[in-house]
Amino acid sequence: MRVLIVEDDAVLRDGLRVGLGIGGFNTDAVETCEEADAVLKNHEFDALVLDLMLPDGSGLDVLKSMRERRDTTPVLLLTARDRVADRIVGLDAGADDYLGKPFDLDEVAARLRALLRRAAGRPGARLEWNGLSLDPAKQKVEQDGKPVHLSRREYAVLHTLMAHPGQILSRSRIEEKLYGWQEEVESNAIEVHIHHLRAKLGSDAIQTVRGIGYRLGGEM
Amino acid sequence: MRVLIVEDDAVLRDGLRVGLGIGGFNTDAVETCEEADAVLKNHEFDALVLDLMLPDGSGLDVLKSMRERRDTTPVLLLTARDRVADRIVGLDAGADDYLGKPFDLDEVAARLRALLRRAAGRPGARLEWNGLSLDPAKQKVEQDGKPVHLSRREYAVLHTLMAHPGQILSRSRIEEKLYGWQEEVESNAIEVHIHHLRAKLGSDAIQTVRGIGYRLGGEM
DNA sequence: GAAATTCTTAAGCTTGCCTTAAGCCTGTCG
DNA sequence: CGACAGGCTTAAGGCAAGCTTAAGAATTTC
Repeated sequence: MRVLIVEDDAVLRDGLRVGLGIGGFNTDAVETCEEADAVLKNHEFDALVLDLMLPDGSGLDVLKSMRERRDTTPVLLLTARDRVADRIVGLDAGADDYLGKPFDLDEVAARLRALLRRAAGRPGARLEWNGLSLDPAKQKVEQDGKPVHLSRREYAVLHTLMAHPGQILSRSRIEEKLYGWQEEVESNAIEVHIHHLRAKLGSDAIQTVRGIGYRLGGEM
Repeated sequence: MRVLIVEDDAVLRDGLRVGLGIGGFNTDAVETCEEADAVLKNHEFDALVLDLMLPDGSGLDVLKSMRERRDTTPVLLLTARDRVADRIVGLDAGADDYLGKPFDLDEVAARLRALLRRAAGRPGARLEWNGLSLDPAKQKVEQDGKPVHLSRREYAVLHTLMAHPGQILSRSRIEEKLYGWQEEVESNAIEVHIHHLRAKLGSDAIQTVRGIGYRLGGEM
C-alpha cells in the first residue's frame, strides 16, 4: 500500500513516514503543492496524507485539482488546528477524512486503513481468498485457519495480490507497491519473495502468468 | 494507564498524584483550563480527573471543548461540594462520573478503574489471557493461578499489552502509556522490561513482531 | 540515612531479513 | 532439435532490529 505524504514540516513528515511505516504502509513524501501535483499525475497511490498549509499554497488546491481530473484516491487531510471551518471546506472539496494536528501516529495509520477499506468497497477488515485470509489491521495471515508467519516484504507482496483477487499483476506493479518510486530495485527481488511465499503457502497459491505477471491461484 | 489531573489546589493535586500513583496509574498534572486544553490537544490519555473550579475558568469548558472535537476520553469530575446542580450540568456536558470533595483517594482510583473498564467495553474487573490474569484493582498478576511478582514498570507494560489482547503494540505506543509527556525516554528501556517479563512469564508469553512491536503470545 | 530494589543507559552480540547475483530449469519459436 | 528468454532456485553478504548483560542512577523501604 503506497501512501503519498504532502507535508512541509520536516519533523512531522519524518514522524509520519516512520509511523505509517510501522503501520505497514510504504510512503513517499513531497513538500510542496507543485511537487504533489507533479507526482500525482505520474504515479498512482493508494492514499494521500495532505497537509493544508503548504509553502506554495493550500493543500485544498491540490485536492481540488485531483478531483477535477477524476482522481478518486482517498485523501486524509491534516488541518493545522481544530478549525472546524477548515474541515468543512476540506470535506466539501472532496477529502475523505480529516485529522487535527497534533495527532497520534497510530491513529493516522488506523484512519488510513479505514479509508482504504471504504475505498475498496469491502465491508470487513480482512481480505479472503481460497483459504487464505489477511488482516491488515493486525498484519496477520492465516491459511485454513492456521497462522502463517510472513516477513515484511512477503506480507506486502501477498497483500498486493489479495487486494486484486483474480487479477494478474505485473512485476513492476507489485514493485511499485513495495518501494517508493525513488528507490526502485533492479533485480529479481520480487521473484525471490514469491518463491518464499510459495514455500510457505504451497506452490499453487500463486500462479505465474508467463511474460505478464502473477496472480493468486485457486478456483479463480 | 495515563491519567491527566486538572486541579489548581497544590495539596489536592499532589494528594491525587500520590494516591493514583499507588493505584497503579501514571499521572500528569496541570493547573489551569488553558494548560489542560493545550495538553489534551497534544497527548492522549486514558482518563481525565477534572476539577470544576479553576483559576481561569470552569472545568466544564474544558470538557465541552473536548467533546466538541470528538475526544471521548473518560472524564471524572471533581465537584466542589455536593451540589447536585453542578453534577447534572457536568454529566450533560459529557462527563462520565463525578465525585464530591472531600473524597477518599482510594475511591477516586476505584472510580477511575470502573470508568476505564466501561470505556474498554469489558465487564469484569480483571484482564485474562492465556493463563495470565491481571487484576488492576489489586495490581496483582497470576499465571496459572500462581502469583507472579512484577515491578512497577513490568506491570505497566504487561497491563498495556493485556488491555489490547491479540493486537500488536508499537514500542512508542507502550512508552506513551508508561511515561508522561514530559519524561520521554530514549533508550531501549522497553526492550529490557520485556526481557524481564519474559524471564518471569516464560519466553513465549510475549511475541516480537519484527519492525512493528510486541503482542501477547499464545493461541491466536 | 542506609540498604535493597528497580530503572535506565549503553555496549556488544545474535538473528532474521532483504538484496544481489549466478546458475538451472522450462516453455517457445525458429 | 537447439537456442533463447523468462522464470526459478539457492546461497552469500550486508544491514538493521532486537536481545542480553552489566553497571551506575534513582527510587523505595526499613
